[in-house]
Amino acid sequence: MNQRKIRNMEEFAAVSGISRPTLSKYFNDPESVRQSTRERIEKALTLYDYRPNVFAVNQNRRRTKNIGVVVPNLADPFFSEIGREVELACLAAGYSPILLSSHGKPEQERDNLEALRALKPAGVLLAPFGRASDKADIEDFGKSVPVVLFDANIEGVCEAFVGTDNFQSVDLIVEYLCRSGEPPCFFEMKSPSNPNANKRRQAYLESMQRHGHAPHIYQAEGEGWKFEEIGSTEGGRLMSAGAFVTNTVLCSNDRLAIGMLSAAYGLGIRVGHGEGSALRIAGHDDHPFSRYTCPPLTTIAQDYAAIANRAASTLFRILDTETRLSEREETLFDGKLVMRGSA
Amino acid sequence: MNQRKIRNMEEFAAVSGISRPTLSKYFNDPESVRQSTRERIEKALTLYDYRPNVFAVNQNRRRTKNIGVVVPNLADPFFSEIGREVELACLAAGYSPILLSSHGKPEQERDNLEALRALKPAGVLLAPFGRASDKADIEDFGKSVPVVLFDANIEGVCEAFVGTDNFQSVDLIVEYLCRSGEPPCFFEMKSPSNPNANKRRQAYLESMQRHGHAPHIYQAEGEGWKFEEIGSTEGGRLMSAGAFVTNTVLCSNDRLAIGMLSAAYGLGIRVGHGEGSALRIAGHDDHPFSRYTCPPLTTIAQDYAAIANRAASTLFRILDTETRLSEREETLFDGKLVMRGSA
DNA sequence: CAAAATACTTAACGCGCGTAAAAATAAAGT
DNA sequence: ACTTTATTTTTACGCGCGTTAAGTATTTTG
Repeated sequence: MNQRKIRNMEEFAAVSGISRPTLSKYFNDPESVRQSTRERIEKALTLYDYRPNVFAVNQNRRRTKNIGVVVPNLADPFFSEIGREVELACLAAGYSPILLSSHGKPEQERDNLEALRALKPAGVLLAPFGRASDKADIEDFGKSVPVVLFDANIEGVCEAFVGTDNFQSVDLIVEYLCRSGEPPCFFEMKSPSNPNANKRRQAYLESMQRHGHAPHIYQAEGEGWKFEEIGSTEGGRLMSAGAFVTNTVLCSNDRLAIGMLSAAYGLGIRVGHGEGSALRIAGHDDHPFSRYTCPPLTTIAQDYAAIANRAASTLFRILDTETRLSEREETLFDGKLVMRGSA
Repeated sequence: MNQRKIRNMEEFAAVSGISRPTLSKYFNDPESVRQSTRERIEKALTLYDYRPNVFAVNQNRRRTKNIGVVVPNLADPFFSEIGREVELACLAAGYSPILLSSHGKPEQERDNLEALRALKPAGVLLAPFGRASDKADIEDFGKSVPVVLFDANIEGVCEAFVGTDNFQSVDLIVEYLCRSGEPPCFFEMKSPSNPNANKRRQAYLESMQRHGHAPHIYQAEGEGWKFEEIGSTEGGRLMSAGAFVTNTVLCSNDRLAIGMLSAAYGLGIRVGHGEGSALRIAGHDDHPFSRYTCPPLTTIAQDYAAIANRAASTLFRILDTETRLSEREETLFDGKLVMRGSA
C-alpha cells in the first residue's frame, strides 16, 4: 500500500504490467490465468489498493454472484441462527449473500423477492411463510431465478427443499413422553403461520395412534408471531381451567412453550418430570432461550447447520451446472431429542 | 402492464414520449420535473414495466442512496429490533438500508465497514462494539463517510451519537429498588464488551452514593455474547455461595438477569418482591423475552424507536445539507422503569 | 527445434445510466 | 404580443468493467 489509490482496472493494469482483459479474467476466477501471471497480479495487489467496482461488475456480468437469502423473521433467534449459517456457506463458496427478513409479514415476502429481482441474484435461498396464497408468486419467481426452499416446504414448488423431518422428530418426542409418563396432548395455534405446524400436528396424530393412545389437540386463538404471548395467555387460560386431559403438553414450537411455562409459573403450577410436579411441557426447535426457561425446556433440536449447508450446496450445484434440477429434491434431516427439566 | 418488457431507459423514453435525461431527473427526484410531465411519466409507468437498473444507477451517481446499518449482533433480539426500526426510517426517507451484523465478533465490524466501502454508501448508522482498539479504524472510516453512532458511544468519534442516558436509567431503577426494599448490589461481566456496561457501573456507584448506601459490585468471568450462560453459571455460583450482601441484585443487562433467574430457579431460590421471596433481581434493556421469565423481569425499557429514528434523522440532516456537523451531537433518551415480578 | 497449443496483449465495442451544454419549447409575467 | 424564466429535448460524453477478435508471446509437445 505504498502507492497512490488506484481508480480503476485500467490504472491497475498500467501499474501492474498486466493487460486489463487478463485482470478481468483473474478477478472473475483467479484460477483461470496462468500461475505465473496470477502471482504477478497478486503481488501487485499487495502493493496497490485496488478492488473492482462492484456496481460496474454487476452491471456487466450476465449473472451476478449475488445470492438472496430470505427468512420470515430475523427477530426470531431461530431464523437469525439459520440465516447466519446460510450466509457463511455462501461466503465460503465465493458468493455475496444478501440477507432479507420479511419481519413476520407475508406481504413483505413478496416485496423482498421483488427487491431481489433488481439485484439480479444468481440464486435464492428462501425460508417461506408457506401460505397457500403465495404459492403462485413464489412459483413464478422460481421460474426466473433458481430457488431452494428451506425450513418450510411448499409442495412441488422451486428446485428443492431442505428441512427437518417433522414426522421423525415429533414421533421421537412423543415416544419419549409416552415412555416416561402420561401420553402428551398437543398445543398449537389455531391458524398456524407455517406449514411445519400442520406437519407436526399430523405427525402427533399418527404417532399417538401408533402408540395406541387417544390424541388430544388444543388450539389457541391468535395470529402472527407473538408466540410467547399466545402461549402465555391461551395456555394459561387452559391450564387454570384444568382443560388438559393429561399432565403432559407437547407444544408445536418452543416459543409457545416458553409462553406456557411463564403462565404456569404465574399460576403456581409446578412444571417438570420430578416428584411434586403437576405438569410436563415439551417444545420443538431448541430455541436459544429454551435452555434458560424455568424449568429448562425439553425439546427437539433441529440441525440448523446441516439444513443451511445442504440448502446452500444444493443451490450451488444448480448454479455450477447452469441447468435446473431434472427432478425436485427434498432433503429431510432428523431432529434430536434434548432432554431437560420440563418433561 | 399490457406491453412488452422495457429493457432500459432509452426504450422507456421511446414508448413514453419523454426524453431520457428528463426521465433520469424524474427517477432521481420525482419532484424535480414539472407536474404535468410527472403525470405523463407516472401514467406510462403504469402501462409499462420498467425500473432503472440499480447497478448502472449506482455506478454513475456520485453519491448512492445506500445507507449502511451495522449492528454488533443480529442474533440478539435487542439489536434485531432496533435494526428494524432503523431500516424502516431509511426506507421512509427514500434510502436503501443495508443491514449488516457483526455476529458478536469485533473483527467482523471492521470487515463490515470495509464491505460497505465498496457499496459507496451515502452514510452509515453504526452501533459499535466500542472497543478502544477499534476507535482509530472507525474514526478513519468516519472521515470518508458520514457516520452516526447509536446505542454505544465512542467519545469524540463520528458525527453524532444517539442512545439511552444510562445515568438517568440506572438511577431510576436504583432509586426504585432502594425505596422498595434493600439497596441493590450490582452484577456484571468483568470484561464487558460494551461501553454501556461501564457507564452503568459508574451510574450505579454514583446513584448508591447519592442515596447514602454502600455499593457492592460482583463481576463474572467470561467473555463474548453468551450472557445468559454467564449469568446462569457465575450468578448461580454466587447465589449458592451466599455471596451477595443484599437480597437485591441489579444486573448490567437483561440477558445476564435471564441467566441468573434460570440459575435461581434451579437452586430453588424464590425470586420476587412478594412474601416468601429470597431474592430480588432486576435488569436493564427490556429484552423481548424479559416479559416471559419466571418471574417476569423488572427492568428498564429503552426507547428503541426514538433512538433509531433520531439516529436516522440526524444522518439524513447531514446528507441533506451535504456538510458535516459543525459540532458533534450527543442525544440521550430517558429509560423507563418497567415493574414486573422479579423486583 | 519446429509445430501445436495455450496464454496474453491490443484495440474496440457495449452495458445502462448520470450529466453537461446548447437548442428548442412551454409557461409566466407585463 | 413580447420578454423573461422555467423545462424539456438533442446531442454527446463518461463511468468502470465484461467481452470479443485479431495478433503476439509463451509454453508444451513430439
